[in-house]
Amino acid sequence: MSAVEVKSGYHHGDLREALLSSAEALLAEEGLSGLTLRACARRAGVSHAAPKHHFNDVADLLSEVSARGFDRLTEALKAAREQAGSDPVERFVAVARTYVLFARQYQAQFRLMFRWDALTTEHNALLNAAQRTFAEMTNSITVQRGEADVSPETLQQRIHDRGLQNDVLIGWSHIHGYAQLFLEGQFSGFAAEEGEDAFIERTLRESCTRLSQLLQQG
Amino acid sequence: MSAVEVKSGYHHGDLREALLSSAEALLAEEGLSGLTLRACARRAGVSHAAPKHHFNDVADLLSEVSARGFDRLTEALKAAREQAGSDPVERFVAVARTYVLFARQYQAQFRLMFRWDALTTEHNALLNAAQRTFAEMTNSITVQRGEADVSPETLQQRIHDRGLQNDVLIGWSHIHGYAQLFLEGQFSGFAAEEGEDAFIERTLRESCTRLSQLLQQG
DNA sequence: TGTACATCAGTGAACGCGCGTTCACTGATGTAC
DNA sequence: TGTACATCAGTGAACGCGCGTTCACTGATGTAC
Repeated sequence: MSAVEVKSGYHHGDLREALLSSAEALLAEEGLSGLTLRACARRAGVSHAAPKHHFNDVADLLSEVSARGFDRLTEALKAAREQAGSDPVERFVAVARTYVLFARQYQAQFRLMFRWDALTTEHNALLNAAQRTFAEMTNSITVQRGEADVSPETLQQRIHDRGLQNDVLIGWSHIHGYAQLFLEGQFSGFAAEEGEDAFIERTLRESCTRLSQLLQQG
Repeated sequence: MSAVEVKSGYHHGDLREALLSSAEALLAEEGLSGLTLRACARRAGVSHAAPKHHFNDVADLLSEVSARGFDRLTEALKAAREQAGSDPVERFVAVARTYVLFARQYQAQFRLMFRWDALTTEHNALLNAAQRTFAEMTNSITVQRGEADVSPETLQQRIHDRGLQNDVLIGWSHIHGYAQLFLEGQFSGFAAEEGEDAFIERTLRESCTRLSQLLQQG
């Protein structure tokens, strides 16, 4: 069994992978309620009993999809942080923008990622992926002026430092709350005048700049 | 037909009301996926076709339940604001605490209130209720030191003032993001040591105090 | 005060739907000899 | 190099379930006269 698609006709080659892709596509097109095991099987072109060989139940599949969402978000945040340079304000703005745009682009998946009632709570891949996202956020938020990338050990220390905990909490709450409220249309009244993109860019820059100063004060 | 329960045996008296109560109870006990028209009917002790006389579909019922959630939240926020006195910091802390505790107490209903994909987006009662909550938040966040309650006209002006928009956005995002992240267990690592209640009280007081100063700087 | 009638909320049986699950099966693949 | 065999991913028919919807009905209530 190689990474290349095998498609022997009977055996699929990498059905697990194909089911996960189907699940992500379904999530984007139909939302969470459209994501069933049968629908995934249909979309992957396989009989509806086949997924049982790869996933215990729908929560198991959802958890895997959610984990992939966290991984994709982590990658995007990391890229944004690295591209933003060493200025804390720019980093914070870049991270916030990336987070919000991710939430908008992958709406249903983003919602799913924070719906632990729909997921298998002991799912290891999911827990680890979520933790990596959290570490990346912590890294970006607690970065000091002029400081380069931070070692995992330093990051661990920072996560357990109460003063920094509060900074992380403020930073993440702001970004996540903004993303969530935007996603659910609570800002649509404001955003209508100038267009969504401009609204996001302006308000995130303003709010993150002010917050970043607050966080730098320690 | 009076407000008193009539229960004639055949006709219910106020089935609409009973169905809404059942829906709220089901939401609390079973979560969103347990809330079906049939389940509501069962719980209200009525045949499963009866709800059709009161609600078009399940989204209609959910919207009504959501609207009630917003109304309850608005009431709680108002009470907290009034009790907190005129100090902006105390007001902000009180409002944040109330919001977060509401989210925790009525978890499923709170989640539903911000899931517009599950609701009827043109539902008037819902839109109005959400708007009242938003106005109440705006009132609490934009209040100036020593300022008493604000007239609806002043509030309208403030909602359309861009500088204050940004304040509202920062304040609400923080509170909502905190509530959401807390609800989905993202802070559970932090909260474990000292207990949930103490964690909430400490972190909200710290973060809201700092944010409130930021907002007062205008 | 009594009778006839219209209204309409609630009934209960029936329908079709998509779901997850089970299970005997099929057939491609890898391994032992 | 070839043959026998074990493995197990995928098949397809069948099952039961709860859901929303329809529809002819029932019976309580209010109104006209």
